Amino acid sequence: MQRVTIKDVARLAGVSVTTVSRALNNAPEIHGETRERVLRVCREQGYRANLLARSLSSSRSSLLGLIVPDLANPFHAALALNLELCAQAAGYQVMLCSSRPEEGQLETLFDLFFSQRADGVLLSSSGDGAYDLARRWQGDMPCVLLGACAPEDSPHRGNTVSVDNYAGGRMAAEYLHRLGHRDVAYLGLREGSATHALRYRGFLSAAGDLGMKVTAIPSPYSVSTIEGGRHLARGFLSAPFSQTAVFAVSDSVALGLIQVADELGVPVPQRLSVLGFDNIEYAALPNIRLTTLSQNTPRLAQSALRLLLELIEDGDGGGYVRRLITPSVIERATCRRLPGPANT
Amino acid sequence: MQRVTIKDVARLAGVSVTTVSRALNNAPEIHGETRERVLRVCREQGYRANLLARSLSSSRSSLLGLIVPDLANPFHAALALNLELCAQAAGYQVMLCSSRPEEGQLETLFDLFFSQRADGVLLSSSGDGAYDLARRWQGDMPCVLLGACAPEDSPHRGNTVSVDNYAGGRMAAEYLHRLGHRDVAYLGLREGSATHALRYRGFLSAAGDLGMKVTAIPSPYSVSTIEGGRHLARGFLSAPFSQTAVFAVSDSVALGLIQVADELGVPVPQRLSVLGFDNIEYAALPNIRLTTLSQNTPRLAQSALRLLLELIEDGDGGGYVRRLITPSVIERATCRRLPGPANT
DNA sequence: CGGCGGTTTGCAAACGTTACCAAAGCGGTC
DNA sequence: GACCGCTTTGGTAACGTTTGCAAACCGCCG
Repeated sequence: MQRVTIKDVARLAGVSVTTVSRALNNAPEIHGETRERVLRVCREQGYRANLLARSLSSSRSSLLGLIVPDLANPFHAALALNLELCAQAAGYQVMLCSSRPEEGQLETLFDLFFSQRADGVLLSSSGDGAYDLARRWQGDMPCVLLGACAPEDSPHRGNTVSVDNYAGGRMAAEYLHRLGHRDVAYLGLREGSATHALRYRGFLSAAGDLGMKVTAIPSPYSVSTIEGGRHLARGFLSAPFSQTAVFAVSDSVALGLIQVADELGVPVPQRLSVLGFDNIEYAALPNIRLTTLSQNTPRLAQSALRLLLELIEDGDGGGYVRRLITPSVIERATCRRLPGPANT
Repeated sequence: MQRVTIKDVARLAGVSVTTVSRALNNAPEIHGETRERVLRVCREQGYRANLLARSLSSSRSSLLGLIVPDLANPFHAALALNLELCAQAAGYQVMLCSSRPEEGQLETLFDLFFSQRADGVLLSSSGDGAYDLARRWQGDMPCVLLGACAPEDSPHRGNTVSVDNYAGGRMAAEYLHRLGHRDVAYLGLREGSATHALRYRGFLSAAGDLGMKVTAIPSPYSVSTIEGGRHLARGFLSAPFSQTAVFAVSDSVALGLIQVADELGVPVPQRLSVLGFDNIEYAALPNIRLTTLSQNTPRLAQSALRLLLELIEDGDGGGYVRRLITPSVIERATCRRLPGPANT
């Protein structure tokens, strides 16, 4: 398994290693003929540059680290895919790892990426812990947080690209109000996550403005799995309730809710309208058709990547950047217009 | 962004770089005290070894390449997750990339992994193209194919771990026969994939032995998305049909079929039993409860990883290894026992 | 005190690139 | 024919590790 190196090529082409290197990186200061000859030898010998050596020498790896909390979650899978596409287009390769629930795994991954001299790291997570981590490593590698929001009372403002959760919350309330709903529930309130806090505050604020009644239902369960949503829904639906609509913090929760509603004989949307958040692929399926707020994954990915590349190439500009992507309501079949006075 | 290197540590600890290296790789030939001192300095200075340099020098990277065709596919996502877990337990890190539909992407990824001097590559794919590729690279990096089967007429036998598709096909036929079905369809026959060919042949063989009538429905669509399954199902269900059961090549196809059946008013399983293959997470959901054959992802992952590590550590033993994992029938709600003579 | 194993250390050469700087080649001008 | 500027090439020192080999140290025996 002896591999052909740049030296072999140089010898066979009758030039110096420097010249080979130049031919490979198509530097301007090389004679056309020489380049051709060198490249031909490369092809003949099946030469592949050793990225390890290249990175070590040039101190840039063209590698980006990407950490997602859970590969099985379709929203994150879609995000990863989009990021991979954008990165590749920009000449970077993505190392994808999932942080999974294990404590300390996030730290391990940062460590790994750093040791590998990744040019930058994208961290997708909704937890606040990610924030501290990103700050700690910020000085060593450019980091962009995806989808996370700074806790408002944090002194730290990290480079962040996320959906505008506050606006999303408001939009949800406004949408339900427009359909005539006046008594609604917010399903899956989470402690310790600024992302969710913002979403909730936006919802509450708009609902208040519009004179709607809001019941918040906190979740002790995971809010990113259908199973968690089912648990939550069982609690909510098994007692009598007055609400005509539910805003769920995620599509997963919404899907769980719909399933339980189905089992308990609560017709959706006739008795209860359901509005989700994320617009995961499964939400569009013909026998689900969940009305939801779309995060617009491609835009999110593109924006995050662009920011990261700026940081890498232009250096840390000192301040921090935060980009918000406005979500949009995707109307499908799980929200119903209530009869009554015309609502614009 | 000046990083602390092994030299800095050596200087600060008053020893040579060799000694630091030994302390870090806890070599046996080092004095306990010295090691402590060195490690303390490392901690104080926040030293992180440069994996690039380490790999370059030691010519092993502890990196494994993993290629999956599609991250959005839950089966592959689950597989990736399991592999990541196993690999990490064995001290390897996984670089996950999706080959996506693009032509040439597979080649690009192999190239990338090679350039990065990955210690080995895991390739998950059901297409035959993967086979040639694995063969071409086999000499340069240990490769294990996951889930793919050699085309039977290929002279090449690559290192492979896959579900026993032939046995799976047989089990499917036997299971349906046991429930009393005698007139069945095989939905989603694929050209150019040995995996699917084997599955089909197994099904056909057992069905033949048991005297069942089989109608094969070839698929011009993708067989790994629900959407593809829907297209296929529409073709099948819109004309009158005599079959009482369908064996779908994948859960995705089965899910698509069930949806269309629902839309067209064909009750499942009363009028039509549906049997899937893969046991993806969504198949278990309470309002789906798809009866299916399980690929047993964790076993698959573990087995593949063990094989790859053997190849890496003990070298290519000359011959090729093929491991088959027997699938198992997961009984849920979409297959019905037909009334009639008792069938064992 | 010389010598002898065994443990612990250090020197220096890899590993395969890139990058800086000097030098060679080559027309053309004065 | 010396000199100049431009293009093209090569030599060599990095980059941050590991590794083989030689040297230093240490306690002990004869």
